Amino acid sequence: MDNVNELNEIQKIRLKKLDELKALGVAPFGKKFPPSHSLQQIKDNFDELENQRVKVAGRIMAIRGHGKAAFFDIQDQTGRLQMYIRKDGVAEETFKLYKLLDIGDIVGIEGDVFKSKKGEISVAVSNLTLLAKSLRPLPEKWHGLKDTDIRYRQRYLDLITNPEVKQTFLIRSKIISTMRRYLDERGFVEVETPVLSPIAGGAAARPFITHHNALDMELYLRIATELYLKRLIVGGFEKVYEIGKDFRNEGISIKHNPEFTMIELYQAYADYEDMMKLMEDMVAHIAKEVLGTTKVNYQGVEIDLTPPWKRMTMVEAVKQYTDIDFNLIESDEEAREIARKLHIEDVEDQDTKGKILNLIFEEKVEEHLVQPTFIYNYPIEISPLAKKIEDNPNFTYRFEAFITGREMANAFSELNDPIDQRERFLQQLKEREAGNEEAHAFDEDFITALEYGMPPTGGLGIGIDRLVMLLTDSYSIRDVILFPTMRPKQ
RNA sequence: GGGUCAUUAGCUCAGGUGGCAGAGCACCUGACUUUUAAUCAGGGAGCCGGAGGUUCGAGUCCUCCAUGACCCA
Repeated sequence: MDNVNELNEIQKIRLKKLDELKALGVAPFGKKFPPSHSLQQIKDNFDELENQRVKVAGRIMAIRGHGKAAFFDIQDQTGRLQMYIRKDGVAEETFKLYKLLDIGDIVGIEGDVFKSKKGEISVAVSNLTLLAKSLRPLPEKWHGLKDTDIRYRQRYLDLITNPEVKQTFLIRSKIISTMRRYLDERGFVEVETPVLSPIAGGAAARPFITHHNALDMELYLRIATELYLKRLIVGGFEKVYEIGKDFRNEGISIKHNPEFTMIELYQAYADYEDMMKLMEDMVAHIAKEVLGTTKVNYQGVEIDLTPPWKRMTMVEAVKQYTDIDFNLIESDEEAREIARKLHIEDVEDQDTKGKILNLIFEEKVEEHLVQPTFIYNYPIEISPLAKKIEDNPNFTYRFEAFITGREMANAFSELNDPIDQRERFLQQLKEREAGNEEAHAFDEDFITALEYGMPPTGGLGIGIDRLVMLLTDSYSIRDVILFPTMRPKQ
């Protein structure tokens, strides 16, 4: 509060109340106050607690004054509960203190549990302690806070005011802890790999660049954890996973935030079919643990996560939704011709058959994949880290999982042939030189690791934010990220 | 990056075709000792996102800028 003149009327009044509190000998910002019960516990155990003395704490959310008595609601992490204070039920100073309370203040209360005339479980206040005076007015009680700008920038106000927002983030926490437990129980080891690294590899994306002063070198924020995790498979870890932030220097949309949370996991001696089974089983398990069902409603559509999920190759999927059979297409030229007839926009003259297949898939098929579907066997050109299919070397053992028309996961039988890996990286370098800023970076050190020998490995990456969106029926990724990336005001 | 819409009191929102800035909640004063969106009476609260322009006169029309939301790339 730098300049009193810039404060609005309400703020000035609250500052004045601070002085009045001090005059009463009340500290406006109190000390610790351990509650005996959460507010929900009092509601759940009313029969045992009736007429018992309890200590509760929370933020005042509503006050209904009646002259020499008042009802007011306080809110803690578990919910809200009504308090009742009467002038002749408390010390004189306590009632004076109550008179100086505002909506938003945080209080500790000692009192007896009872049920009001109208049947509301309440606490009759005997002692009242001010724990924190609130110097700014809260958003309105009935409509809550709607302005998205304020909701994202001052998320605490969103959390105080809109209970469903808090619920979403509680579910997010449960999803991640359930995932950890699922993997830990199956022998996976959680590891941490660098966020700052000299090469941003493992995905096709533009990185954020930063600078390390002492080493005087450029570093990149990671765009994936893939190449470090596979080094750990070389090192003898057989089941590893990492849950953490990746950073991609790309646009912001309803599905994209520049920093987002991924899980990547790798299992030695396994392949992508094992990853499909693990994915569908784990997601169904999480839904059941967290929501109690594998049938979830997303934006009005019921999504059935019960395994097994539908499986189609990319070629089959394109054939089903466009009637085009890529098995019958001979040349890159022919593929480009077909794409142009379908009005696919990004077709470039040097695009190969596999790239065209993927473009058509993205534009014509993805949106139809509403129920959980594994699309497998991806073109080699867009899959430089996946093992190629023995009898069909233009394709790789790679799949992506789609739900609600959105990519949820990406997985391969990992490429463990260092000679092939070098060629793939070289191909990516050519693309980069041709102007594709998202082409994979060449990572010599990773190839060195492969040269020591990496067992055949299945790897899987799942976008946690998108999974949380699905399971919390959230329309925008910003609704599942506590503090989404925003441009600073002014 | 392009398009559409939004920005008015602390919050949620009204303000035809340009003519004195509005409501509900919140806040303040008074009444009220079982209310619950408490009620009743009275009151205060505004850089109308910012900067230019048109006009006798702009919250309203025009241009640019800022921030956000959505759609497209």
